[in-house]
Amino acid sequence: MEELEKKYNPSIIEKDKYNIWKSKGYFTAGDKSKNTFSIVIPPPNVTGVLHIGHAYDVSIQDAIVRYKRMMGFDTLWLPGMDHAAIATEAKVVQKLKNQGINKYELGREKFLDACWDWTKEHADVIRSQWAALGVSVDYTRERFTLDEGLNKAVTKVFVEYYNEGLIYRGEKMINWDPVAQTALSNEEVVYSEEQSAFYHLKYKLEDSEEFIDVATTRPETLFGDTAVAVNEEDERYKSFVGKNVILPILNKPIPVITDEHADMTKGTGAVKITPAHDPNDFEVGNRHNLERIVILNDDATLNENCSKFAGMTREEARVAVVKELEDLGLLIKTEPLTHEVGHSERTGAMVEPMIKEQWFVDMKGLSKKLIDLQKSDDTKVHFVPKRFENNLFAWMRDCRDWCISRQLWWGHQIPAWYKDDEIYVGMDAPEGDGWQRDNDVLDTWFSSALWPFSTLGWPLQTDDLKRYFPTDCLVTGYDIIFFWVSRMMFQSEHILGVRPFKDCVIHGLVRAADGRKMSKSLGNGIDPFDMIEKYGVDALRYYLNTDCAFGTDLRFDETKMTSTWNYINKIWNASRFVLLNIADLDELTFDNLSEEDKWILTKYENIVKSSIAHMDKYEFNLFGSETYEFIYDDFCSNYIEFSKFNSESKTTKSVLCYVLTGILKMLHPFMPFVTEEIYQFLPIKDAESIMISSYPKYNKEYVFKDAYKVVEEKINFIKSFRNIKTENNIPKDAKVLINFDDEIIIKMLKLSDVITKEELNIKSYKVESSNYKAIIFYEKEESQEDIEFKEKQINDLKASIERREKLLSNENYVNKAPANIVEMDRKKLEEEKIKLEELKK
RNA sequence: GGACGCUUAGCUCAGUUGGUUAGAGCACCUGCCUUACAAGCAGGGGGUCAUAGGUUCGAGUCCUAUAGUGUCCACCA
Repeated sequence: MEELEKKYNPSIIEKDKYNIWKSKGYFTAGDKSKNTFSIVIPPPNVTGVLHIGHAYDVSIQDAIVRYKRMMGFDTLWLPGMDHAAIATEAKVVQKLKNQGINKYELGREKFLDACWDWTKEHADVIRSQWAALGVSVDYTRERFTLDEGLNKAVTKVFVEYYNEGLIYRGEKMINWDPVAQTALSNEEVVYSEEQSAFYHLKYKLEDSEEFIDVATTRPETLFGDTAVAVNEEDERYKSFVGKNVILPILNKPIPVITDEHADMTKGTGAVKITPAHDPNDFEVGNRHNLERIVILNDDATLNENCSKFAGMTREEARVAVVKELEDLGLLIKTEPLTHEVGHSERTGAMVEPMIKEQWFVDMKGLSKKLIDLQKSDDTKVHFVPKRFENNLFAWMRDCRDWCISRQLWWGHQIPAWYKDDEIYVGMDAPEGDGWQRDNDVLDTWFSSALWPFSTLGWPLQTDDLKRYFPTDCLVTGYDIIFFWVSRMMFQSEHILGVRPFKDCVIHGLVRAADGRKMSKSLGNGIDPFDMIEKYGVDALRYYLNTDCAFGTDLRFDETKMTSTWNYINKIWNASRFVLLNIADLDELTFDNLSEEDKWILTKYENIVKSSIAHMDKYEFNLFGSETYEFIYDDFCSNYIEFSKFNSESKTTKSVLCYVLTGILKMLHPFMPFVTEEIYQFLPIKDAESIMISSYPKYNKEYVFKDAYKVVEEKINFIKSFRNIKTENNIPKDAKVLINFDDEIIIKMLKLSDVITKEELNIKSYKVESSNYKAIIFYEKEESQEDIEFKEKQINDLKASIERREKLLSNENYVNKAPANIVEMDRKKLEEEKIKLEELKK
């Protein structure tokens, strides 16, 4: 017989298994005799390679999926990738730029070719990384957000929404990315703190030397000012209201108006109004019918409305304008200021509020429906942990209309055509000449919002759609609840009338060891594939899945990779021992079970039961700690040791085989490779691969409460005995007198010496439980340390006895606490009293 | 400004509906090469569970307040 290697060597055992599983079709769903379980992968962007966050995300899903498959479900895990409109386009633009090629010179068609090349290259890398991670996705159903089918879905949704009035085109103030030169949604803007300044400018009253001190952080936008606003209540400026002030540099009169936006407590209470370049000012401008003067080009340089500053970048212009104002004596003072500045999530460019004509989704009705559906168990998405539902609610309650058009090329082109003043929106181009298609594409999240059903074939009523939708679960990080989860929810609920998934498992971020976010610039990132190379993918997966409860951030700690490797090595070696001993086992038999057999079976069945409960509730960390304790302490440290004294028994061999098989199966969702490797060596197995074997079932027949208690006592006795020996530095060969003939205890403690009566008058140490008693004979001088230790023990015991006596004399406690708890306290008290007497001797 | 977390052993974290003397891994101390495993085995030390109140027979767990810390959202002339 082939044997397992002496040491667990992940790089050898991980080889080939994935390809075998895949080629055997284990990943492919479709067994109609079973109930379904379906889950779609959060499609990774084709912008790059997978990082530790992806590894975390897919490890969780693979554990769920493998578990469900073993539980007998027709399990579909649908894979795919996201074209990631702006993210990919930014990367391709950069790549071309490095080659000296400009996107606009290249032209749309050739640029898209470059994007497709990029996509194919990265998709291959991602697939090979999935393989390394062992994810059991159904490749026969793999999708890409720009697939023809998904394209149809996107177009259909757009057209339907348009016809329902849920999508509209309008001129509004949006976030503009001047590098990518596209509109962004609010969610694509990230804020970061920046050092800046608060500039106090003199806006002089017309024909007067009086002035208003206007404080601004953006002096360069003054060319677009069309008013100065003050609060109606503000005494300081009452005399100015209705008059004009002179806009510096341009020397143009603009009115002083009153508006609620001007806050008397902020700045100087007077605020310059630039309706074309500030969201609040835009509102003010609307209220007062102010002119909107656009002063920026699309690349955020100043335009012809800015006199001699035209052509400068924002940053250059700020310096130059301030200098000019200073020269003109119109700069009162400059105060340093740190404030939050919005940047484009993908290009990093400082976002510029601009008025542009864009497409929007009207969010009011959609968000209301989502909130309503969350009220009932049957229609809601169950968040795990629950608290993330609140985040979603908060966002949905006051979310603004969603800007979905992007001035990009890589993506789903908007199905709108224009001719003169006419707009046509439809699945195909309109008849007739002269129609010009909208050049813009959709926000990448518009297509990923349809992912749970577009991937299953919608709008066609495919078998897959009927069978696997709504999906059962979605796993993702809390950072994209707003981007994605919420949008999948309202899209699915509006279009198909149902939630897209029943459960939504939210995990946290993988942080660096120092607790900070992993980032390239900090150089504190961890490459999951480095970890796999060093410790094996099973160790990585197990660590990520069981380290912490979902929803909290995980601080990556490489020492935990080591300890996980140690754990797997332990399982490996225990398996090796079992396999060597059960090689000749041809069938399982449970005749004449010993107390120890009954004990481990009882423990095992309870673990099976509780593992199922934890897995069903996504409590992987609890699953991890319970199985760890069982495998390490109960199975390895105790049962395997016991079995060594009984190695010829077919029953014991059967128990070893039965329990080991169950252990492998329970761990398989987390450690697919090593469990498969060992499973293949089992003399008796129920499937050709552990992947398609069935998860252990709780078997009440093997629960033996009495035998369990007996063996627990033995183990505790053994432990106490060892403790006494070590604490007192008693040599191995000290003589021991015992009142029992339990073979297991005698062998575990190696108690073979005979005591003669003459020796009985030397110093002794007593170890005692209700059924077992041992007296260890060993003469030794009591050191100061020994005496102190004994004193401490006595004091601890006294305190504990006192506490319990007080408790038990409390009538309220005795009457109200559950009987078993009270009983246990009584028993403990008795034991403690006996022990105290012993110690006092 | 609003919301949501977190604070438990030296470090990283568990701790389910309130119920034994609060657990694990790593680190630390002592003793062992006991033929599955020295990346191991056996044993041990280490915590007034952030603070202050409250509810309860009983609180790490529930409630209130405070402090520290983190994240998200909004605002930021």
